[in-house]
Order: sequence, then C-alpha cells, then structure tokens
Amino acid sequence: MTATMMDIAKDLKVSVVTVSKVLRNQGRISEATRKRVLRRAKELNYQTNWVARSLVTRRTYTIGLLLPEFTHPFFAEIARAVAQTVRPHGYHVIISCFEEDPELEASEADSLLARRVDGLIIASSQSPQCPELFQRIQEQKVPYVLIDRPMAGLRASYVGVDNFAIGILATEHLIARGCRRIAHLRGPEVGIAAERLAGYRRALVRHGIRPNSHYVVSGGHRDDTGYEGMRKLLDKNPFPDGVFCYNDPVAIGAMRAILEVEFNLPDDICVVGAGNIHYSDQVAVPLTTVDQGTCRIGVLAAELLIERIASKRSMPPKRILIPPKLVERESTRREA
Amino acid sequence: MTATMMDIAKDLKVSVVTVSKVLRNQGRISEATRKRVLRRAKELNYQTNWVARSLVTRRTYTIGLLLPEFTHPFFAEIARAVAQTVRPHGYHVIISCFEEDPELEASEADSLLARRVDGLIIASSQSPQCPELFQRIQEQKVPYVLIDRPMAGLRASYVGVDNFAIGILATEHLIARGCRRIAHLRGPEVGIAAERLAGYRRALVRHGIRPNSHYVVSGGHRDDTGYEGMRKLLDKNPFPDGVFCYNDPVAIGAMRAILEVEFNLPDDICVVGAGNIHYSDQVAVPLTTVDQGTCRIGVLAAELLIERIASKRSMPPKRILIPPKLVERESTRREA
DNA sequence: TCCGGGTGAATAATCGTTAACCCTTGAATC
DNA sequence: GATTCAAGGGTTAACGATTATTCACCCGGA
Repeated sequence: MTATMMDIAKDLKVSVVTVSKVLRNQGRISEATRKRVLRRAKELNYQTNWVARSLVTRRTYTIGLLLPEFTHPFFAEIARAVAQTVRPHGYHVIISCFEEDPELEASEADSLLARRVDGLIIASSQSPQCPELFQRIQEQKVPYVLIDRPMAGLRASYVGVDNFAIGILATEHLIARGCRRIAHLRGPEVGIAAERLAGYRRALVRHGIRPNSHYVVSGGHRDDTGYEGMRKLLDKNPFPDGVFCYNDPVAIGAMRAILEVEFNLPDDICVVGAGNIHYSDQVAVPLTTVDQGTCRIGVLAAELLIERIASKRSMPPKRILIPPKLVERESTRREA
Repeated sequence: MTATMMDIAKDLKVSVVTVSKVLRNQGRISEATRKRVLRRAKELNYQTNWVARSLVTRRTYTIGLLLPEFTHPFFAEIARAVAQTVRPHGYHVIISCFEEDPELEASEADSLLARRVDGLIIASSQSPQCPELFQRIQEQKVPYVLIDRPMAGLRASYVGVDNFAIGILATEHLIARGCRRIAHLRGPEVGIAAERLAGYRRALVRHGIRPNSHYVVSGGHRDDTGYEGMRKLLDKNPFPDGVFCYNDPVAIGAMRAILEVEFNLPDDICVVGAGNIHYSDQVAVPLTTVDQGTCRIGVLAAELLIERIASKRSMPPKRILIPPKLVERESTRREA
C-alpha cells in the first residue's frame, strides 16, 4: 500500500540505491536526479520504513524507559523530560511500567532488548536479581542509565538526587523551626529511603539531638501508607513536633492524619516532604518539601544516554548527583 | 554479538527455517530436533529479533499513544491503563507527547507511522488540520482510536466520557445544594469544553434558572488559569454562589482564589470539578467532582484498538461513551 | 516392483533498506 | 594518445527473520 523506494526507482528508471542516497543526502548525486527523486517521493507520499532501515543499520532510534509506575507525578515528569530531550535527536520512547514487580521489570527489560532499543533508562526496583539483569544488558552492549534509584556496587551510569543531603536539609529545617521531637516516616527498606534516613539521623546528631528509634516509622511511599504511619506516631507519648516524610505523597497522607485529630499544622506539628510534586502547594496546608530537580533528572539521563549511544567506543559510567533544594511553604512556616 | 537463528542452525546442522518453526511452534517438527533447538537456543541466550520479524510479518506489536501532555494525571492514568491492557497481548507502547501543538501532533503521528506502529490511540488537539492527518492514517490502513476528544464529522472509533452529561450532572448537583447564581469556568473554545458548557446551560434551563452569560468565564485547563478565572467571577456583583469548573485542576485553582478572599467553602460558594484526578480529595477542601472513568477510557480504547488490529477485514468505527458519575466531597457538602 | 501418501526438513523467495564496491564517461594532464 | 581522476550511478550482498514450495525418505498396499 505505502510507497517504497522500489516504487520511486521504477518510476524514474534509476536504481533503488540512488533513491536511498538522495533520501539520505549521501553519496554523489546530480542535482537533476536528486530533484526528480525528491519530487516523486513527495508525490507518492513516501515515508522511510524504519523497520527495514533499522534491520540493516542496527539502530532503531528508539529508547526504552523502564519505570515502576507512571501515575506517580515524579515519574510522569521524568518521562516527559526524557521524551522531550530525545525527540530533537530523532528518538522515540517506549515506556514500560513494571508496577514495582522485579519479575516484570526483568521480563520487560528483556523484551525491550528484543525490540532492539538503542538504549535504556531505568528506575530499577533494586531487587537482588537486578544485577543479573544489568549484566545481561551489558553483554548486549546496550547503553543504559539508571535514574533515581542507584544500585550499590554496580558500575553503571546514574542520575539522581543526593538523598543523604535531602535528609539533612529537611531535618535541619525542622530544627531551625524549633522542632525537637523530630520523627521520620521512612520509605521502603532498601535504597534511597535508607539514605534519607541516614541524613535525618546525621542532622539530629549534628545538632545535639539524640535520635529516637521510636520516632522512625515506616511510611511506605504512598499517601495511604503515610496516613497510617502518622497515626502510629500520634499515639506516641510525647507525640513528635516535627515530621520528615519520605516523599510528598506520604507527607500529604500524614497531614491528613494530623488534621483529622484537629492538631494545628504547623503550630503543633511541622511536616516536611520530599519531591516537590506539582500539587504539593495545593493541598490543605501547602507542603514544605525538598525539591529534587525531577525534570533535570530526566533531561540529564536522556543526554547521558544519547551521548553513550552515539559514541563508538564504550564510555566509562558517569554518576550525576543533583543537589536538593528546600522549598518552604505553610506546613513549617512558624516562629522558631 | 547476540545470537541469531543462523547460529543455532549452524551449530545443529539444520536449516534456519527449522529453527524458526520450532521457536514459533509451527509446522511439523520431530520431538528430537525440537528439543535440540530449544536447548541450544537457551544456551546461546537467543532472543527473537523483532526488527527482522516485523519486516516480514508487517507487524511490529507496537502501538503509538499520542497525548497532549502526560504530566496531567488524567493522561498519565490513561497511559498506564493502555500499557497494562496491551501488554498481555505482546504489545508495547510508544508514547509521544505533543504539548497541545497541532504541528507537533501531525509530525509525531507521521513518524509513528514511519515506525510502522500497528495502531494509534490519539487524544487529538482537535485543530482544523486534524481531519487531514486522520485521512493520511486511514490511507495507510493503520487502525486508530480517538480518546477523550472526539472529532466532529469524522468516522472514527472513539472512547470518551459523555461531556454533556457531565455538565448536567455537575450543575444539577449545585442546584440541589441550593445554589442559584451558578457560574461556569469553561475550558478551551473547541471540543469537549463546549459540550460541558452546553450541559451546564441545559441544566439551568431545565430548572427554570436563566443562564447568565456574565457567569461564564474562561478557566483554561490548568490550575493557574482557574485561579484567574475565579478572581474575575469574584468581582461580579452579585458574585456566584456555585461554580462548575471545566476540570479538577481548574477547580483547585478556583478554590484557592475563593479561600484567599476568606470566603467560606462550601457555605458561601460551592465548587464542582470534573475528572476526579487522584489528588482531588487531598486539597484544602476536598473537591466534589464528576468522575469520568479515566481508567476505563484507557482500557476500552486499548481493547478496541487491539480488536481492530487483529481483525482481517476493516471493522466499522465504534463509539463508546462512558456515563459520568458524581463524587460528592466537602466542596459542596452543605444543607440546601 | 511400483505407486500413493504422510513425515520431517531443506530450498528459494521475499520484506525494504543500506554498505561496500565497481563501472562508465568525459575532461584534464602530461 | 595514454593516463588519471572525479562525477554520477549501478551491482551485489547483506540484515535476520518468515512463507511457500519442494524434496527425500519410509511404509504399506496393489
């Protein structure tokens, strides 16, 4: 149905290769035939068949983006940044969402490889079987960049935020606001949550406050789990006067729990989140949070990947840590 | 680097075709060679090269998803639903975001076609040049499904919500809550916003309230534009006692404007949004909204598309309208 | 012995492009 | 007049699969 180079070539009584050369601006072709080819191509509404081209060039101009979920605004923003960054280079993005399931992550990665993507950007589940997966990817010499969640002991390119710094920044802000019984709604056991926790502890110690393990409670990574975590904290005696939450959704859930028992926010309890997702200033009490440069993560990861794809030789892995920034809003705005 | 069928065939001294047949479970192959092939394939870590397969089968098992933006939770949810629905069928999704720019929409659609996607799901910009674009798609016989934003006068499959019904539902709810000066923060000039407006007018008339054009103000489609629209409404004399907003972000912006002048919500002004995005219950005053079955739109569109891709004959276009449902929350919860 | 028929696998022909070479022609150079 | 060279374009062979056709072989029956 759709026109091929063959059609153009036959009509013009030239060889397919000539057509191909014209269309790619390569090789020596006279201005006359060049114009004839171009005109006929337009008439027939010719479009490069990328499948055929990819087969011979071994480049699909497609990259795979492997995310745990993309209704989370953090990942949605990254996806957008990635897509926008690679488009000018002629790349398209195949998005795949593995719902935090390591099995699915691996199988999706494999099928993206089977589709011969030119590169991968992955926010891994950080499960124990991941190194094996990354091994496979490396064997196929497909460049990849990890984002958000680094993999300890793996020589891979990575773009993310400095999570330890987030913990420090958030906690010191609470201290500056006069909080002394500072709790932490922590995220999942592994990975970046651990670093935020470490930053939190470090900040306390640095300011002469003794970390109290009763004040560290699991908050999961969604608002409902944050809500439950906060309810546990409210049962403590004395209850905390400041809470650093793993991320914004958790913080939003926590605030709901606080308002429900009619405590005042921020006067009774200050809350700090992390992520600065786009609606965190529109909740009941606008949320103080730590911005992690979400958009930049996507842009930098994409640029890093494209650079690696374009390079002939394999380049050494590069790690980029984005410094976090505090965004103060109502949830902590009070006299110290 | 990666193994091909050729490698397996040579090792086993059989033909490539035999290998192909085994791997696809097709044709008559003796149990003995079948096992040999399978074993060798596993040893070599063989993966189907989808590029090569696609070239000959003319199927890429890839669908294109063309969205105006995907940081908007509405589209993010749709993307997720689509991806999850098609995965079990072996399809992957190439997402492309055209930032509400009709030029970009067309060029992205074309390049998705050049990549030989098996089908397209499009939330069109509804610009005047779109029919021309859809014409092109149809000529290539690539099935496509429009979502959210229908195209008048176009014989195409479509999945969306009944926007007229949304207007009616929201407005009648305000009336039931005792509002009489009911305003509308409308969306963009064209398309679905017009139907929501029409539903709003119809509901007023049906209940003997005379539509007042001063109460219909542009709200754009984001929270900042909603905020500005609401400020204009607050300057009216008398100011409205109920507002139906084009969508949830607009409603959230509007609520901010209302709270800023220290009016009480819902006692002074009731607000209804549309979309039921996932954080609309976590804003300052939980938002009453009209649920448009976002997730179902994605699922149904994907199923419709796959059905069309699988069918040999071209199937007649099918239009699915999802009935909206009111979700009542604090922003309208008061005595009538 | 010859033939029909079913098995299991090989051969040949694409799919639409690109990569690597090769060939022709005319003009310039010595 | 032979040599060189560049311009302009053609030939051939991949790329890694699939589809359609053909073939060799074995067995049973006439």
